[in-house]
Amino acid sequence: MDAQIAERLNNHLASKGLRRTRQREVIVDTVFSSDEHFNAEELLDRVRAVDRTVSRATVYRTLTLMVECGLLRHVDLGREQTYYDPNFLDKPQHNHLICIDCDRVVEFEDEHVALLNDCITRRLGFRPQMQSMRIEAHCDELGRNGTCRFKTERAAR
Amino acid sequence: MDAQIAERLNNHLASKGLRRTRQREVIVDTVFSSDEHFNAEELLDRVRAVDRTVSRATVYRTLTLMVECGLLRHVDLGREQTYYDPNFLDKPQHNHLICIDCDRVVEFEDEHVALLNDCITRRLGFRPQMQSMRIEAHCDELGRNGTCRFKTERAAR
DNA sequence: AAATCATTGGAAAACAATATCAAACGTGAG
DNA sequence: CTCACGTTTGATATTGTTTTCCAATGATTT
Repeated sequence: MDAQIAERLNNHLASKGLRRTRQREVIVDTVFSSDEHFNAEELLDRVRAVDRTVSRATVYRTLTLMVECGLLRHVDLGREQTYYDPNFLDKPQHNHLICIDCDRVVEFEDEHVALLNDCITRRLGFRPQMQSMRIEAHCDELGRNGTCRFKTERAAR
Repeated sequence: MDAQIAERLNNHLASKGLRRTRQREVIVDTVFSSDEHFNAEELLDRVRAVDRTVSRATVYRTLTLMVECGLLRHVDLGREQTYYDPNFLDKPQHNHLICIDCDRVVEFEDEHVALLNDCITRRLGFRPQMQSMRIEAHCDELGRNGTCRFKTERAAR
């Protein structure tokens, strides 16, 4: 487990009087073994491939902990389940474009989004914290193949 | 029912070979009797205050129809149920700021958001369709009163 | 070793949303 | 008007996600 991740996790557990356990370590390691977005059930499958005894409840509980301590973020992909984004630690902020035609998710960086966010937030009398911009757009390649469905891409800058 | 709304609904029903029914009219009227965001269960309550025989299934089915024909939009308020926004027909595009402290939702208009959206979308090689910017921010008036919870405000321009 | 408290897995519950289906309804043809 | 047909409905069952419950287990402190 990456040192920065371990530290953040440890701090959070300590501050709440919680313990480091084998299950929590397996789950955190599994989360960061990929940078794809995922939902709880997908993660459960991945975790169980490593340790089949880990329960569904523990996965859900650990996800909550990870969001609390900033190791994960919810990401709005316009689907009904809750999706998580493990791919933002130590990286510039990114946002997501979702293709209406093929469901691809493209991560993109654009510094103007954050600037605009701060400007609008202050104008409305609030203190900036976080923004997310979700773009829905067409690639006009309807059903071009089955494999891009739900796949994430990262845009070159 | 507003003429523009009726026309759009009729066109959609006709194009799918569907019928205008008492239930669908009650539901559509109820949706537009307020400009608040709502979820399906809240709408069901409001509809049943008018006509207690309307079923949950019909409400869900009619919401789907209304989204299909552009009378409603999903809105991402960061809650787990699906929320709908009835407040965008014939109006400039707006986006939402959600207060982390008191859960208020502030609708705001800003023309730069749409410009930025188009610019980013084209840069990534997609054809623009729709964008939503969700801002989460602090009002620093934690729990200042119970009444602002989940209430929507509209920002002056 | 005992007391205390966190943690776990599994089952059950809660919840939103969808699917199923027989009965009721509306429409157009005759 | 009546019939035949397809649509619509409400009720219920079902699905799928997420949360809660609980007794058993495990870790830590004294």
